[in-house]
Amino acid sequence: MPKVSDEHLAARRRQILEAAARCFARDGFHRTSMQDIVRESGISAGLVYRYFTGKDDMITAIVTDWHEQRAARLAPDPATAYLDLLRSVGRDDSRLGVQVWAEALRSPEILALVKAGVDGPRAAAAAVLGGDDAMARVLVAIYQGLVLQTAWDEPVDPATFATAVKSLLSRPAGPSSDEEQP
Amino acid sequence: MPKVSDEHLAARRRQILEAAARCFARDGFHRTSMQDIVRESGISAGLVYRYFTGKDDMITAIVTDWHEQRAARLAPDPATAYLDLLRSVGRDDSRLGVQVWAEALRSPEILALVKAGVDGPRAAAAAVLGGDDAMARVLVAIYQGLVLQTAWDEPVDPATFATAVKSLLSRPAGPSSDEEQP
Amino acid sequence: MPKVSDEHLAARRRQILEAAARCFARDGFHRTSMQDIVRESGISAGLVYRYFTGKDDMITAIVTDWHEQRAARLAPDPATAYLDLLRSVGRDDSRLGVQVWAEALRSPEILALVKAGVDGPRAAAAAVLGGDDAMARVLVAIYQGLVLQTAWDEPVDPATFATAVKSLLSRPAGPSSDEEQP
Amino acid sequence: MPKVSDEHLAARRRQILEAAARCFARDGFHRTSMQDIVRESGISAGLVYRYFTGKDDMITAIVTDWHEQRAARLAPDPATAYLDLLRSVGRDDSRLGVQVWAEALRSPEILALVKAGVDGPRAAAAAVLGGDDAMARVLVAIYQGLVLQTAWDEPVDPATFATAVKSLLSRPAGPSSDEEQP
DNA sequence: AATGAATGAGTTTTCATTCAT
DNA sequence: AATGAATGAAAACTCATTCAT
Repeated sequence: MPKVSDEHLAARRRQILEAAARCFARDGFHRTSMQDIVRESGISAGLVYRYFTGKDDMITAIVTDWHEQRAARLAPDPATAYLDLLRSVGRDDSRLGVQVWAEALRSPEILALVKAGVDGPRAAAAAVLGGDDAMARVLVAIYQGLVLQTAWDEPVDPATFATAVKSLLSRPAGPSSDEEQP
Repeated sequence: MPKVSDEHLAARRRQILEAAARCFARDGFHRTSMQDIVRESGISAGLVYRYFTGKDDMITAIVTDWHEQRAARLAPDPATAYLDLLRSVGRDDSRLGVQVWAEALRSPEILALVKAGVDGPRAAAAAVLGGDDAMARVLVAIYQGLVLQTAWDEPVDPATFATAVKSLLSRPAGPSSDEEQP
Repeated sequence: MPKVSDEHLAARRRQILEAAARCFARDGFHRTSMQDIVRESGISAGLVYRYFTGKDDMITAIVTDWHEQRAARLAPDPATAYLDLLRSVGRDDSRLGVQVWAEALRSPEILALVKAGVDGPRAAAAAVLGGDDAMARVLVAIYQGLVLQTAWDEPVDPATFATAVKSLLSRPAGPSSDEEQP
Repeated sequence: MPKVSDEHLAARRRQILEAAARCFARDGFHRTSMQDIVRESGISAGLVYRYFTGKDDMITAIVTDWHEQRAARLAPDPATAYLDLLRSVGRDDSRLGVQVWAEALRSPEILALVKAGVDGPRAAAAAVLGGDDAMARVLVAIYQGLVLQTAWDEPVDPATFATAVKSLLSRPAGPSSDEEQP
């Protein structure tokens, strides 16, 4: 097949990436062999390497694509966006996400990608919160924890979780009392 | 050949486990070879297998030990314990923790361990919160997110983070307004 | 699709062969991939296989062509031809030559080609030397050694080398003394 | 098997190297797979890599060992040594040698080794020849050419060849005539 | 109890070659 | 005639695990 259309190329790329993402979410990066991806994608080993230089490259591509898509979804209104984000957390994405977190500890490139994906939202949150960076980090942490619990198949309902978060955030920011809650 | 004292056995075991934990925190489970652990521990390959049936067994042992130690530290007063826990989050432990999270997706046994490690504290929190399980999950999520951010070498200061959490929690639980904060 | 002129075919063939020879001289046969030749020649992979059945075929073609060209150059006067041949030894040709020598050990076909390329000149030399076949082999060996040393980028000057050979050969063939020179 | 004797280690090493040399002489470096060497040596793949970092390392070791052995044999009397060297040329060594020559074009390390193996003898020859470096190169070339012809299974008899060389060298070094011999 | 030499299945990756267009 | 996407069989190399000593 000589010089194939760009759509074809893009479709192939997607085909590989989606197969890989399925494998990664299911088995993790390191328990997924290239052969697994080859099988799952239905594409020959040789061809996979025309699209990606190796497994790391595929991880990078998945993370990049994923952040692009989320950025597109996250845009409109910062006020409701956060709770919507919490509500949108799903199992498969979360599983993949947790794998990526671990991988970020090994790969500076992936770490940079995930940090970049988080920095934007956090800065936006900090702005809304009047520059309270620490509180912005707490919001991010809540999201991350939800992702983790979802990945683990905990009986978390994102909607219920989001409601709890909402009630927490909507309390009047009164004078901080010394009474601590566990 | 001569049987050896229980102290000796326990010390050997600890020697291996500590070496393994160092390797795992540094390189992740799958990038750590048994040879790495053998080198780091100074114990021969053959002997390692008399203490553990394999790498997975070592991971399990590390997670178990870790949770036991944390449980011991976490015991006394639930009210201050949570914020103290946040303040105690450290980089190396966090790195290991994130690796374990990912591994839990693969191994039901490890998943059970980490869930068990989290269930106790969450139930305690829920009790203090008057049975608000969703809010207890939010508290757990905050802790998990902090661990993740710490593992990533984000410029998070656990103490500052804890203070932000404290201020959030100590707001009077007024009538939930509709105003959402991002 | 339209048949093409013989000149076109020959030019294509030459284009491929010259690219291949450059690659082979630079990297050796086995470190040169077909993709390298495709890149270097600017001709598509598929088309290369319409001119040659494979890599081995290209090696054979190169060796054949090379010997034909040398035979053309070597023709006229046997007396001066040998020293001229020595003087004409060049680095790139030598590198390719040494690769071919090694390949001849694997491929009977190539071995036959290189032997054939050497047999003619050796027979001619033997004739001039009054049938002294062993001495003819020595002359051939001298040439081969020069090629090797040139391929290795040794500081050999073919002209100086040729002069030394000339002085050696022009000694009167006196009664063989027992005195050996190392 | 814990901590095995040095003799055992050396024997293993030799076992691998000899198997490899056989393969290389027969098939060339690049047509010899590690699997071939594993099979031929009767040693497992993993163990081979405890002795050598890869194929290149084995080539280097073979060349080094070979030069050491030849140096040991070449020592005594420079006057007769050269002709003895010619007479000692054998087929298998020659085949291996030609492969090494080709490999030297690719690997600076191997090139350095073969050059070093030739420089000593050539310098010695030049000394005997009153500093005539070009003539020393000619003597080296004669040897190299004989090796090549032997590797090719040409009907060369080293002894006859050596005799021809002897007669050539033992001619009185008369005033160089202009008469060229082919 | 302790060693570390030895195994071999499994991994990633390359590359000559084919063939639909 | 010409293209280059696609294949899949090797290749080099690693590593958890075993077992003779």
